[in-house]
Amino acid sequence: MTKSKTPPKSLSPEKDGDTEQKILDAAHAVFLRQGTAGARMQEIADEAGVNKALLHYYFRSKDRLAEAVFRKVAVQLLPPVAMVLASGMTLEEKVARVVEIELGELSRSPFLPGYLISELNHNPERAHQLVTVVLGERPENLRPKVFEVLRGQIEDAVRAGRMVAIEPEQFVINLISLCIFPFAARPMIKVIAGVDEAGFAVIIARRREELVPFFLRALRP
Amino acid sequence: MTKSKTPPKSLSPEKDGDTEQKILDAAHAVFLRQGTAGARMQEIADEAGVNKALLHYYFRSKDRLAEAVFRKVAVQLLPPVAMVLASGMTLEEKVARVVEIELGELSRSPFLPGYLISELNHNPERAHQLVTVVLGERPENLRPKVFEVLRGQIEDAVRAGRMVAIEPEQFVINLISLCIFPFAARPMIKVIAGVDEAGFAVIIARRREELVPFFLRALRP
DNA sequence: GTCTATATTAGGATAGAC
DNA sequence: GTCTATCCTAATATAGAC
Repeated sequence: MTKSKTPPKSLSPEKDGDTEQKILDAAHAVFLRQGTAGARMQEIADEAGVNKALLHYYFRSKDRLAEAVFRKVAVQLLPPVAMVLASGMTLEEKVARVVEIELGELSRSPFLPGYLISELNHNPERAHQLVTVVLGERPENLRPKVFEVLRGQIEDAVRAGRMVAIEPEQFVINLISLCIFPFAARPMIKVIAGVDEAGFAVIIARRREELVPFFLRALRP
Repeated sequence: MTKSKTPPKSLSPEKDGDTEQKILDAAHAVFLRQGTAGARMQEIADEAGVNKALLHYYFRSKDRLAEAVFRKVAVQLLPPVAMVLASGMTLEEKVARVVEIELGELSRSPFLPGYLISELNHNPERAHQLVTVVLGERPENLRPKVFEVLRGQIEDAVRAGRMVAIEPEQFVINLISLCIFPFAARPMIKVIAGVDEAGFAVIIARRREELVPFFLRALRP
């Protein structure tokens, strides 16, 4: 399905493992650092260790390459969270899992949130791409699922007097805001808190311990 | 101070009010929509209703123009919050004021958070610009102030048994994350929650009521 | 100060040899 | 499949008239 759109593989002298993959990885690195508009095909070629013309051979245009990278990134970030939220775990477990997944993933990919945010802000059409990646080809069927599951769990907890009432949308927005924003705003936070890269890591480590209790306290009645 | 860097004002036929300002406003609009790398000088000229050459006359290069816009944006967004946090208000009042300022400001400038985030992620040098804007020319002197004021207030509240212990940095990060992220991620949220622009406005209106109580609950012991 | 016209480079894309 | 060489448009920037 992703292979079928690339040029026909001939039986010619293939140099090494997979060039297409090397290009995609290089594009991933460069697009995330520079942003899509700021990235240069030449730089991607250099990073991949191949000729510029090859990028076009495999991906036809910068735009298609950007689309491929975006899809890859979206798949990496969102579905894990969506699956947790729609699962049968308790709300407390879900919060803990989401925090764990996000802070872990993003510690390894510092540019990811900033990239995703700029890309979505400047290319409205990417949004539709997103939804199919996260929710499959028929979003209408699956989207309500996540929120309805949450709504049910919240209502039960409220009735049991264990939780204050909250819209499932706000629940999710609050949770992912607290997880993702610090990474998106990392350069700003470093400068405002007056810390370097190591200091930022300390702040995140601290967050790993305290974010879940913080969030759960906010849900108590 | 901002005027002194622009070309010398001659006494020639000045058409209308202030061309420099018109250009800056146009650049503001275009850079925020398109991102700095994606923006085109021609588009800015069109939006300002002047010739492309004039942009260079007033701002010498695209890069300098971008810098001017960035500074303007940073000034608009951060100092109000910094002042509230460093003020003599109670913690509860501060939380309420910050939420009010941010949600109000950002409802009017939807592209602002995304712009700021991409800009900072792709241009590390912008970070230093930020700090001088927010904290003045001698950041070492003022930066601790904000956090020390907060630390004192938090410690008092903790001793009084009114609040759980929390680092002032985490306090601030949590607060601005909850305020800003939903706007930065607006296209994503719209698509995931399955709402249009009006639906998004409803979500924000809801937040305006519930975010402060949510945050304060999280601080209770 | 503002315009028209033009220089100049950068960067995406293709042709064609191997 | 991969390279070299080249094309061509778009985009920043400047010169010079008014």
